[in-house]
Amino acid sequence: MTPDKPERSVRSTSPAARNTTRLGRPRASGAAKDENPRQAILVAAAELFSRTGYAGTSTRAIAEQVGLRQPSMFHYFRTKEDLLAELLENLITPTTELLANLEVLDAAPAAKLYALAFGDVLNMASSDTNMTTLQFLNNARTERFDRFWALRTQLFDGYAQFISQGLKSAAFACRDEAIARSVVFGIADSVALWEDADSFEPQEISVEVADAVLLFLLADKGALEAVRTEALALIRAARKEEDE
Amino acid sequence: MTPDKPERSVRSTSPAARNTTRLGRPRASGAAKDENPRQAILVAAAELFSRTGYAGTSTRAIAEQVGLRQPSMFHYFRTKEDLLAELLENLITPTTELLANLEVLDAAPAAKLYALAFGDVLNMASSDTNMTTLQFLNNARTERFDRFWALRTQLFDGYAQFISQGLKSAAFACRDEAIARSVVFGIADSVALWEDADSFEPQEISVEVADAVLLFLLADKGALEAVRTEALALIRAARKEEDE
DNA sequence: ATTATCTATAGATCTATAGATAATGC
DNA sequence: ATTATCTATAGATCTATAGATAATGC
Repeated sequence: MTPDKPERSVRSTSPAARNTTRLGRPRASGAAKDENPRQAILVAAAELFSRTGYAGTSTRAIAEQVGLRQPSMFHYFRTKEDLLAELLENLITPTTELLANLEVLDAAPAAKLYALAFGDVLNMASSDTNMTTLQFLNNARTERFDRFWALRTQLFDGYAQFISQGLKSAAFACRDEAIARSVVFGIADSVALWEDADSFEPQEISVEVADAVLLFLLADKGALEAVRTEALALIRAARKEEDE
Repeated sequence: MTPDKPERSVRSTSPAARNTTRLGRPRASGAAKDENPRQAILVAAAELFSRTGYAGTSTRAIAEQVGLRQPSMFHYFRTKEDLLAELLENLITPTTELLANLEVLDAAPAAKLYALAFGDVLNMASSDTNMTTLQFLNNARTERFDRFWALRTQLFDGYAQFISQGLKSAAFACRDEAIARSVVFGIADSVALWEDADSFEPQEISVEVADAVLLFLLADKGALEAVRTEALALIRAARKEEDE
């Protein structure tokens, strides 16, 4: 079985087999690649990593999914590890930006926490790959991942800060703050474990999960609706902040 | 660098190098193995899989962790895939057994749901490895995993059943039952995403997470304490059921 | 000169099988 | 005869580099 070669007319072994329509550039005709091979590689890698795992995905599989030969991938990424690191950073960045915008807004901690959880979940649920669980691999512990882990810590600290403020103002109540932090962070990320996330609207999922976070913490559970309304307004405000 | 050979005196290349103290059996002196190599292999594999991923863990790494040479592992497991399948089944089985016991007990659905979530979390939090996220790999989609997936479906259906009963009796309230099911299942499994689970007592984690599940669903949030008390009694009853 | 691709390949794995060896239990 | 281990190895990968080739842009 001969491999499915992208055409590269000049080097073709049989000159008779040459394609008469000479292409301007020796570019493979991969479906997903189009104008930006680098981006296409990221997309393909995200999908393959999340389905088959990091070590279980070969650079060959990634390259060929975008219509390139295996070594050509290394023109865009120095190593396979670089690919994973960049994907993890891309996944978390929108949420850390949301956090930064929320921090400077003037609002109740409960609303800020709701907004953060909502945005976090929305970001994950809107992606059609599921990279979240890959961050726990030992593969993601080398120096190349320092930047990612710094972002991740920032995010955790953001959750912790809003929780702490809510406890101080007595809007929240819990038995043990340290555990509550992990419960909240865990619930927010739990969409990563859904097998049927595509069956629902990302917006709907985000509301439900953010509701769950707040119901866990609110001293007065009846305040949920008001908090949610305030939070969704905050999200819009944070988006505006971003545009400037 | 010569490999760290377990002694196997007779086949030793240099007879002069022979150990004078002949061992009764040609058994390697691996630390973890002791009396039950099969069990030791399972433990080692669970730890390595959860740290480095399935494809990222070699059969050599597993075998040598228990003091065996790589091919000796295949005396106990026909394939590497068999190892993963058995680990996943072992992880989920105690929880499906709890479910079966809860189903026949006479109690409020809220208490049964609490008990199920509590036991589920306790089971995961008590294990010192984290296999939960591995089930989502494509590796775990072959026929060998049918039994595991049947158990997993059983468990999801158990959660669904208790939720449905609670809604019928108006103990629970939610906007959309299908989403609520996934939220609940996700929260229960979310301990798999904790990076600092060892910092807390498994019992404490389980209470907090089961609380979060019930706070999400209860129509009257004030009923939580009573539900928790009833649930912990149920767990004891279910354990008794099991002993018979 | 730079960018994007390819073929070829070095060198390092990795899983599983074959077949030898030794101890144990009948 | 069965069980548990080993060494050796086949055959299939896998990542990354080297070096050729062609188009583009100065």
